[in-house]
Amino acid sequence: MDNLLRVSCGALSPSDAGKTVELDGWVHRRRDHGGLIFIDVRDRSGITQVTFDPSKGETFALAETLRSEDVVSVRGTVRRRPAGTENVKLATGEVEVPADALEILNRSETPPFVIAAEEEPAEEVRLRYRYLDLRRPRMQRNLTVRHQIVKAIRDYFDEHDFLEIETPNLIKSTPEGARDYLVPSRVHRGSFYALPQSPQILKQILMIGGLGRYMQIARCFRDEDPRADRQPEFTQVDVEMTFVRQDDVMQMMENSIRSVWRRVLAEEIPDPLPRLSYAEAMRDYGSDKPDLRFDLRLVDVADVFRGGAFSLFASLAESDANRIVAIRYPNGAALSRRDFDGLTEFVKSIGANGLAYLTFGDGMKGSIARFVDDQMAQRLREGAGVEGNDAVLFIAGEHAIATDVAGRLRLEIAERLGLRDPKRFAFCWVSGFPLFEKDSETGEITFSHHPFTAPLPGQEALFDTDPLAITAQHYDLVLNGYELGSGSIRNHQPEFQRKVFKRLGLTDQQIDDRFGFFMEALTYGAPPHGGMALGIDRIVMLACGESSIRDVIAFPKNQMARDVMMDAPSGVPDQALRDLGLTIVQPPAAT
RNA sequence: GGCGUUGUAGCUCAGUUGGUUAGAGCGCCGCCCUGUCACGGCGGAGGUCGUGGGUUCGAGCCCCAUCAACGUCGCCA
Repeated sequence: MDNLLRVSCGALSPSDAGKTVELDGWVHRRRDHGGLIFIDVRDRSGITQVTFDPSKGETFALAETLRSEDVVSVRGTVRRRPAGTENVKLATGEVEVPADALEILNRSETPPFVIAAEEEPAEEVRLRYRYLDLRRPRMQRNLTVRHQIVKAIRDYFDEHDFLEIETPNLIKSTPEGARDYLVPSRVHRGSFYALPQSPQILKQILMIGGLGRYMQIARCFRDEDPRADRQPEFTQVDVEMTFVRQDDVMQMMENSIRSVWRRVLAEEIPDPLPRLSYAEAMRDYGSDKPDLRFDLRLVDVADVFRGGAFSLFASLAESDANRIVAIRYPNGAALSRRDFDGLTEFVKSIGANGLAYLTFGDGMKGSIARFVDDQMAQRLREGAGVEGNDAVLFIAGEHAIATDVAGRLRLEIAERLGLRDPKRFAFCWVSGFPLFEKDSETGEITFSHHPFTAPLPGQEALFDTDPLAITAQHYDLVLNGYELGSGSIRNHQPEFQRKVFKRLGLTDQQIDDRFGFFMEALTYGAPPHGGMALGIDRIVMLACGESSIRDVIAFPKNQMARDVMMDAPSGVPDQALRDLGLTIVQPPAAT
């Protein structure tokens, strides 16, 4: 008893032989040979094999009753496994613990799926029994990586003189943008708190409060439909700094990510990270969050078709409002007619009118080959960088649509060619976004990202003449085609901030109702400031090679924003509604 | 709200042109087994084929509706 050690299941090695230990964990697998029973005992650290011998009468009898996921405490003296019975596949495979005593701490029902199995249960089942899903090595690893990343982020910012400051979750609704989650007030019947979509205004006020460098691992809430990379509540590393320029913030954030990759993944990322302008990103990749793990750039070829025999493209080429884009499909000459039909269907489903293509294998073929003479063919080959047996796909149409479709087609090609390797990481910055954009429905001017973003210095004059031409001091960090987050230099002068709000169509009255406290704060010596927020869930997802952020969140919501384990949201007792002064109005029956 | 994919045993899936009693692997239960590690052997239980309607002599399969999960568009200051 003197040398009894409580040990982790993944920690034992031959050097522990001779130690008497207590091993606590779950029954991972059981191999009952009748006269000898092997139990793999599992905890977060790993697995250790425990053996039960019939000579230990009562203990052996008890071991015969063990089943998957029973919780056990085993006592025994670690020993090397007999020669020839080591398991090289197991970290602890050179040793085992012959049990002297067994205590069954708890029994388990037969689990709905096998924790030890290779095959993955449907997500529906995993989320329903999340506590069992969390026992699987993959989830344990993902949550471990998540912890390490968050810790690396905190360490980095701590080392750079940032203060982590908590901001409240019960705050004032600031209309515009995503839908707020609202929390009814009992004390103030009929009034509501909003949960923060981000701590944006609060962190700016911290800067006005003179805190200098702020960071927070902040929970954010947006009442919008979830996606594989979006949850109604999510976590971001939120950062704000005073007396900084755009490059200062970008450098700080870039280095924080560099530090995370170094500390957690032991990987060096490029220094500096590539930087693209918004215009370049749209032109070359058809996206403001380009996946740079592969090249396959979009190439403008309107010039080649202008005045040519292919009348559809020739006429589109006459106007700058249109775009004709070529994308190389490496070795695409080997594709079948059916493959091209599939690609055509794909681009049609996302808004294109059709897909033209040429193949350059053994002579030139393809849907528009008869309209393309030798000289055009040569220009297309050179423009698109064709080599060997490539195909070239063409998307043509209204500029924004053609760009968007071509950008997605680029991703589709890469997907088919296996170029989107989850083990590779291609970061880039995208900046130079327009400050405003036109709302596609109302035609009115709205902000591209948020109304606190400052324009580039010297562009204030465009405010009244050509607001859509103003460039924002805004920057996005992109990884593998995902937006990790965005930041900007903020407006710190109250007059200018008011001007922006008015440009967006708000009256003085509306500005004061919604942002009065903030506008007032700006008048008391607000320093120049800027910052950024990065989505932790997406960072962890990509670092783990996962394709859904649900796999790196312990208790995620499903696509209907439900927690299927606890069955939330759910109704509340009538008394609770009465306390809050709320009445539920049933929606009219559909007709 | 639109589009797409999926829905068959506890889990993962197969199920041909519409045709007898719907199958497999894993898991589960029982018996046997002293060196396995995805232990092995023998036997067994387990199904409203998501739900409702229709076509048909006959539907897991065809048609209509509907529900759910996932993906995506809308949406995401």
